[in-house]
Amino acid sequence: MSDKAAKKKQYILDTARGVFSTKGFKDVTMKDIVEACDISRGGLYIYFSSTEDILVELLKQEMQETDDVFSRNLGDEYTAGDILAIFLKEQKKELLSKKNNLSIAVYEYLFSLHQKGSTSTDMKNRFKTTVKLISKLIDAGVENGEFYCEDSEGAARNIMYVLEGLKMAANTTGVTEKDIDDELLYIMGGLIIEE
Amino acid sequence: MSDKAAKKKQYILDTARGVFSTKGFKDVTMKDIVEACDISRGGLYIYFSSTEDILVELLKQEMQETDDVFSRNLGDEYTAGDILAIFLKEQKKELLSKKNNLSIAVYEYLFSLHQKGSTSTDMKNRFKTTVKLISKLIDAGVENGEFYCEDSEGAARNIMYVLEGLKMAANTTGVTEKDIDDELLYIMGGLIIEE
Amino acid sequence: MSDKAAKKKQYILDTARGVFSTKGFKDVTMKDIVEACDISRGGLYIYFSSTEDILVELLKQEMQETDDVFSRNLGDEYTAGDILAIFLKEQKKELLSKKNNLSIAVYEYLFSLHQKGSTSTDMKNRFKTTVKLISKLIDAGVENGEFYCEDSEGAARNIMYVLEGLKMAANTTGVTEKDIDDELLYIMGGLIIEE
Amino acid sequence: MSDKAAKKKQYILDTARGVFSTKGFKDVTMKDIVEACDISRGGLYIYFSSTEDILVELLKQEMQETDDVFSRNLGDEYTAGDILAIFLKEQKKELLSKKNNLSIAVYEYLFSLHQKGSTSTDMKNRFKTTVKLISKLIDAGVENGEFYCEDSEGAARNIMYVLEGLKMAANTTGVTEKDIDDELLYIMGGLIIEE
DNA sequence: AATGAATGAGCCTTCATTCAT
DNA sequence: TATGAATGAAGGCTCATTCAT
Repeated sequence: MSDKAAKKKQYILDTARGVFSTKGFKDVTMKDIVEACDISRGGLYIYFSSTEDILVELLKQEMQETDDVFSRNLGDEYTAGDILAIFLKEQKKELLSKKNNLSIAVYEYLFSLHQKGSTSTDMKNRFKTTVKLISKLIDAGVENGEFYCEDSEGAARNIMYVLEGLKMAANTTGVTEKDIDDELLYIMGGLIIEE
Repeated sequence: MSDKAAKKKQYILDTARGVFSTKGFKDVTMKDIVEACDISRGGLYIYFSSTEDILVELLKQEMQETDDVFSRNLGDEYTAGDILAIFLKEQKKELLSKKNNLSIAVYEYLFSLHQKGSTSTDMKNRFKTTVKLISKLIDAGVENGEFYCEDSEGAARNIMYVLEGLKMAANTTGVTEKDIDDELLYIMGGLIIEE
Repeated sequence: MSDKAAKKKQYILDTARGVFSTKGFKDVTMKDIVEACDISRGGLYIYFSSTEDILVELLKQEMQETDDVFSRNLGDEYTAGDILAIFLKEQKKELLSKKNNLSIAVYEYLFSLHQKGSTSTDMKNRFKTTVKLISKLIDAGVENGEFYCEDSEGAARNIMYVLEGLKMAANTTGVTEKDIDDELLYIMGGLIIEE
Repeated sequence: MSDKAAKKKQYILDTARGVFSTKGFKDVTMKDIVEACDISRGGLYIYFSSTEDILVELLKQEMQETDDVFSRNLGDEYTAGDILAIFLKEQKKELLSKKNNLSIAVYEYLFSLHQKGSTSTDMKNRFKTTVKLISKLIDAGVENGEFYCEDSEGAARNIMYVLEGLKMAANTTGVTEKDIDDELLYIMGGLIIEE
């Protein structure tokens, strides 16, 4: 039965993703989930006790998947530049995706945490970790002559902030593919050696 | 009488700012405003018909004020570098301010607009306008030898995205003064001539 | 000034008639009247203290006018048959009129009186009076050989009930001009001598 | 469970009938129903989403019942005259009943439909159908020598309008049993052969 | 007389959450 | 486990009515 239960839980999560993607976080009610999943009100409470509960679980899975993607590409076959390019391409894809995009829900959720005073250490660490990762990539790139950079950590942080900025724009005023390309080119331009 | 009414309207706006600053946008109810203002339910509806109505009015004022600040400093006494510095300082202040900070409310509001499909042309224009302004500042700086820059518009856009990214971080994971300073220094570093 | 006041009162009544005609009685609020008249809330209360107040006043005027129409035609120049025909024509016109038709409002008002237990003696008398009037007309018609009728009061009452029935139909399911004509012909057919 | 739900729904309908009977349609609020049924606000909304919803359901049942009564008496044992008499007796009973009488509510509801422009085809058809039915009864009566009538459809329509007129009177100025008897006798007098 | 801001009551509707089955 | 009826709190909105000006 626990197997069946796990499947149902996953089914709820998958369905809920669509709801969060459409309505963000704060507008989503347990009723929304119940209706989307076509299960009973009581049935949902067996697995999750609130929309926050559901979103958090969803994010855990999401992060795991992202990490997987990253590590999958960390082999010897790719140069630092390649990996950075893959990473940015991935980000671009996410920026342009409309469906199943949790970003607004995540922001709304993080806002609510921030307002309650509970800093999401998870997210903070995630940011730092990614900065480190990129910074190391840049270092590697400098080593093998792909890049020129005197402050790899600064550059990495800059990339992350720009990506955040783009994400916000994508979810508020909207961005075109060209907007993203221009900006990414601008950042990379600072790294690549021009003679 | 219209004078009195205008004062009351402003009083409501000022009070509502505090509420939005504390609770964001989506969590704010008309009841919240009513209680914060200590007026009757019906009384509030005389002036505003929804929380959106209030926030939008508030933003109009906000923008006006920001514009004023900008234009006030556009004299001959300041160099391009000075003005850019003032601008960034202002941004930094806002990033660090906790009280009466509408940024989360604004984001939540823009999210909701974006989800409804109504792109906020106002905000879009605002972004573009500010990019133009900064870009011109940079051009001026290049002219007078303060800056070195080959793509002033790209640089301006970059500054804006970074500021957006910082704002997001400030409202989710939180940023320290050092975080901001580091980042702003990094950006400016790309402009300032180093020999 | 009392002259001016009377004019304003009449203005309100005339405007309110349109409102009652459109919305009936129960749905009409003081606010509706205020807005239709484009006067202040307080201003309205100087003249009328409730929508019932307004409607009752309106009905008084209405009845007066109807009576006037009736008596105007009661001369020697018309035969009983003529007058009855004029009366029915008037009724028909009212049945078909869409604008400024108070009938629904009146019904709703009478319903509310009836539910409160206060029988509208006015209306009751009006019904009786009209029955008498028609009955006398029929008698006169019998006398001068226009009509044949053994129970003039019964016939008069029958006419009135049928008219009521038509009015109801007109305000619920709707009636066509033919519907009315057919029915009136049917009634009159019972009076007119056929050989 | 659905059985239990059906019972509750019927309980609400039965209770609501009393409320509509007392207050008509427009004055009835969901709160009234909730209190009469002694259930929670939310509980009512499970079964009905508006007072209109409830009244319509109630009318459906009402019509069904009326139809049943009619068809139950359509056997060979009764003559056309008998059936017409039964029908009129039933109408008389309804005209005199004070309790559980939905007529005012129905009128108010039909008014509101009419004002909204949505002609109630149901009611229109009902009227026509009943006219047809009565007309056929009269035809049968003529055939077997009970009645004398040259325009059975006209007579039937006349009966219906008179009944409508009586119903209106009953709900506004009020009618006595004698009023009804007199009028019904008058109508039937036109049909019955007098020698 | 007239205005219109202000109040507060009243109704509507939606949900989170519980609980008997 | 799963269902879905039931509750009650919460917030939205509209008006009748009053009152200072």
